[in-house]
Amino acid sequence: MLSKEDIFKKYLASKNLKFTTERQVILDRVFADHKHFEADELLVDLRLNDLKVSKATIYRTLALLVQSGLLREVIYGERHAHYEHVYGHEHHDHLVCNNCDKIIEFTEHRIEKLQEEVCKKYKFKAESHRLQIQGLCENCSKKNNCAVK
Amino acid sequence: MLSKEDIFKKYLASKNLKFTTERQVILDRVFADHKHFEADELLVDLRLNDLKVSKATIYRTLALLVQSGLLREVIYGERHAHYEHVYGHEHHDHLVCNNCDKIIEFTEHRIEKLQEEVCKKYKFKAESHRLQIQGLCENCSKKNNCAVK
DNA sequence: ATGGGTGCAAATGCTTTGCAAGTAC
DNA sequence: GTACTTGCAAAGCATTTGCACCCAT
Repeated sequence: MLSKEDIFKKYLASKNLKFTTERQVILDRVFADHKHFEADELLVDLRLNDLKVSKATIYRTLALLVQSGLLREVIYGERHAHYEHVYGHEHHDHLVCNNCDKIIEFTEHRIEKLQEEVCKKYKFKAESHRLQIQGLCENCSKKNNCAVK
Repeated sequence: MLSKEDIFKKYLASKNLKFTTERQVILDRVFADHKHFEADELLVDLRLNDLKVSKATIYRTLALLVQSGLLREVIYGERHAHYEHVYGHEHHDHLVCNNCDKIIEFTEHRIEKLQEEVCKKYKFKAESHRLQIQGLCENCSKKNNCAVK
């Protein structure tokens, strides 16, 4: 199986784009330990590691990583994007806590099956999907029973 | 059953807010015929009907309508919000065409059931959920078989 | 060498906010 | 009368873009 670096290089080459130091740095950092992150968090993270890449390049590179299929962009009802790994992760969906912003991932194949049925019914050719359930996680719902948030 | 106007008035009263002419106008227009719309479309629509409400008031009122439970805010992967009716509509999910932006609504109770199971498993207290499937609608996938988009 | 890449700062687009004047209750 | 509201214009925020200089191939 191709490494994420190979996949990225291949994608770039196919578009006549170059594998620059900045793109390397971002790729490494993105897959170093983040699971979910925002563009700005990545910027801070790079700074903390003494890596300097401009905000513009971060946005430009994240777009390329999404196009290459290594990342996925998700918007959790806010106005800014979150990114998450596709490479090395089974497709999953999210439970998003409205109180503490915790994100729980889950996989439920039976839901995916039903989605396929729905698509067939509407002759719709699915390319991707996302399911988010908003609410309170276990911890926060306990807290909310006793006191007002 | 309460009318949408009653629901809105009740909500406003509960928060010590007033039922102004502008709020009335927006409420009427929103439920006149739109299903999915964006703040800006509503503004244009009001103008076309010789109703004048400022952009600021539109945003402020839409937020109130969401809080009162009459509308739902959805972000389809873009960075701006779409609104849709909750009042008078069964909960449904969406197929979103990446080519022509057509939105198909569907309801699938078996998916909702499985979502409940997932929540139970994670002791998560769901407040709302949304499922979107992106891809190509029947028409657009036909076109794409013959020609490049 | 050269076409793509980078950082910077300015621009964009949607949404929110401060403020002075108006209005529902 | 007194909060709450409105419209306007300015501010905010995340993201994008124009441009002059830089670098991977």
